Amino acid sequence: MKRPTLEAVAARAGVSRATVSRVVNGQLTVTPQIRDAVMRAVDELGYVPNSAARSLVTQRTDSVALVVSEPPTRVFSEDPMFSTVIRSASLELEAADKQVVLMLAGSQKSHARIERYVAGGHVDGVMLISMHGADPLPAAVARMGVPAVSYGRPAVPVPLPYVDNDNVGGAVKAVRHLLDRGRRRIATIAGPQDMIGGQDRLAGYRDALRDSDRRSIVAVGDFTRQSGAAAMRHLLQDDPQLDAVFVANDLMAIGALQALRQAGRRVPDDVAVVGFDDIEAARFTEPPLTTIRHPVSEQAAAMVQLLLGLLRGGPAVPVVLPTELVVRDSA
Amino acid sequence: MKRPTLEAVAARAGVSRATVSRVVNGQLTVTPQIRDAVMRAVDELGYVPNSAARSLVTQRTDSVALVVSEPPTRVFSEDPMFSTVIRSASLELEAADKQVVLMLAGSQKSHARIERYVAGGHVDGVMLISMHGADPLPAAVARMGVPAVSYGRPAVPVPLPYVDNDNVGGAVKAVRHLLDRGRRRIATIAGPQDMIGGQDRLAGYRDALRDSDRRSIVAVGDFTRQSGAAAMRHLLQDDPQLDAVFVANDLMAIGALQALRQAGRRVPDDVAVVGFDDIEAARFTEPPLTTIRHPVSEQAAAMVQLLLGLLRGGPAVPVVLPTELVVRDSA
DNA sequence: GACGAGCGCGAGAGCGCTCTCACATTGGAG
DNA sequence: CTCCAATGTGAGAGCGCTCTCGCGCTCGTC
Repeated sequence: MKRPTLEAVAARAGVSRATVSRVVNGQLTVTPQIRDAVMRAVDELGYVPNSAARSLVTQRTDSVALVVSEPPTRVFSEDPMFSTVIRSASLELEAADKQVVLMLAGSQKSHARIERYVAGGHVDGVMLISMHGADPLPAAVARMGVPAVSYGRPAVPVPLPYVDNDNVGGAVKAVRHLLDRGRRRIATIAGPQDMIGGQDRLAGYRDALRDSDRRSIVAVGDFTRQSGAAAMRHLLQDDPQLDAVFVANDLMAIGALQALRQAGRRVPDDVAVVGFDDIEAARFTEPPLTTIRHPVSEQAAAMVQLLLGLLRGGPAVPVVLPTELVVRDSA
Repeated sequence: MKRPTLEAVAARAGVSRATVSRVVNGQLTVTPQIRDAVMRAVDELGYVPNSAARSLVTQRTDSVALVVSEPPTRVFSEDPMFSTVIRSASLELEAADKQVVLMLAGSQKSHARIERYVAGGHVDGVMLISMHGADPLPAAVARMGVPAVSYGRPAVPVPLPYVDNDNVGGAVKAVRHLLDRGRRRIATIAGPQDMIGGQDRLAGYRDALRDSDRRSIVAVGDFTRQSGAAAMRHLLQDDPQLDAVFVANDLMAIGALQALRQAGRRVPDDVAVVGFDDIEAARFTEPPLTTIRHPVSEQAAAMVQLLLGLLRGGPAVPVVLPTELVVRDSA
């Protein structure tokens, strides 16, 4: 009932351990004839290399950690984006024959655990998903000297290459669209300012308005639907004249749509709404939501490629992916 | 720049490797004084055990595979349940100091990969999430003789312990509720019959109706909202008199609600609707959805405990968790 | 035909750890 | 005071693999 070892395969094929090792690892300095004999022995015995033994000597583990840092609000992990990122990253890593070790970073305790684990050299690299400014993990990971990348630009400056979408550019696109449609009083519902998406999308809104001579009208939410509805009510109270609102994510935009309906405003006739993210639900709102799409899968895949590059000794250059305006009926 | 080894710690503490090993592994046959000295050396050097070396000799890896089998329809992985299960299982395993290796089973290729990986003894146990009847993976995993458990009862009989919720009982509860409210013509929108949830919930519906003398009216969907709406339209066409419908999941129930509204039926006045799952959106439908709640997190945690039990040589007994009727406005 | 280059293969060391076993050392009993 | 158990520690083997090194063989060259 024991698993066969290199030794057993070698004995069966009538060669040395070293030769079997060469064949198994695909070196081409082996005579085809011997190679075949070894392959046959491998098949017959059902030999599978012992990864522990292998990584003991190679100092590689062929596995990477996918660290998901859970923000206090839990927005992210309840987000469908969460599964998309994980799935896309997994598929991409699978193609590169890397194992994915999933680690959730919630509590203080789990932080210590992750640091120990990574510092212990149990993984070749780290992918960090953290959208929260106060998160100490990006800095910690960067400090450890292990190849690491971040999904999304870290909210505080940290020497960690990242793959992000162009939040600023996307917000600019959204606001420009509203300006092009002749909207005059364009408000925004911003995201939490301790998350990079929140910061950058607000910055984009401000940039776009600065070019025109409109004044900015800002309410802040926390990326949940409820907060979007609340923010919309505030905005309507502050400036009943507003005729457009750029909302920093679709979930809040859906809340805003609700609030507008309750306030008796027609969308887009009275108030135009543009969201951000293009989540699935954006297609089914009433009216369907105009929004900024960013490629979540591609971003995850790009993150993996960035890490794989690092592992091969490549450069640590951030990647920023473009966004796209999706025009539906709400603006 | 090299990581310290046991040897180094031993040298610094002035003891043997064996003693350091004892301390690190928490054996209590070490004199407190020596123990302290070792601990100090460990701290000073920042020693972290090399897991490859350790599992090479212990034949354990302290990690388990979480295999997510992606059904063709992709319903599951887009489901928020997906993240909930993963999160809950991860947290529970973290508490037991086990590593989580995430594996997606989509293509044929990935199946082979997973089998190789698991058979290769790279993990101590396997957790399988597969809701799809035609999936060969549960059988394959069961055959390998590695400790393994399934989230949800495998759709075909397979010698694999599982943790499931009481789908049949939940459906019975739903239908009984409709009966109690005096509904006379109770239809159902069933889920796909190659998924266990689809089968069992339909069985529960039939069971409950058999006790009364109502006839059953069945349409089948595929757990997506669109299919729910389509099925509802069919049902209304087949039997315009129906006054209630039990829908096998909330997503389809939401679709059904839409279809009913478009058909000019009032909910619950004309037609009562009960869903299944209690997803978050069920609270925000118009009207809020009466549904069957099952504890997803608890189920995932129970699955982990079941596996941990197996790893300790415990018994392989399936667990079935109770469901709960959540009454809102739709029925 | 002699010689050196080059290529394929095997021997053996060693990765960092655990664990068995034998060896002190101590304390209590006779 | 001797002896034996009990207890704590160290020496050393070995987990399964990779990789360096050197040896023997073949082939081309002069």
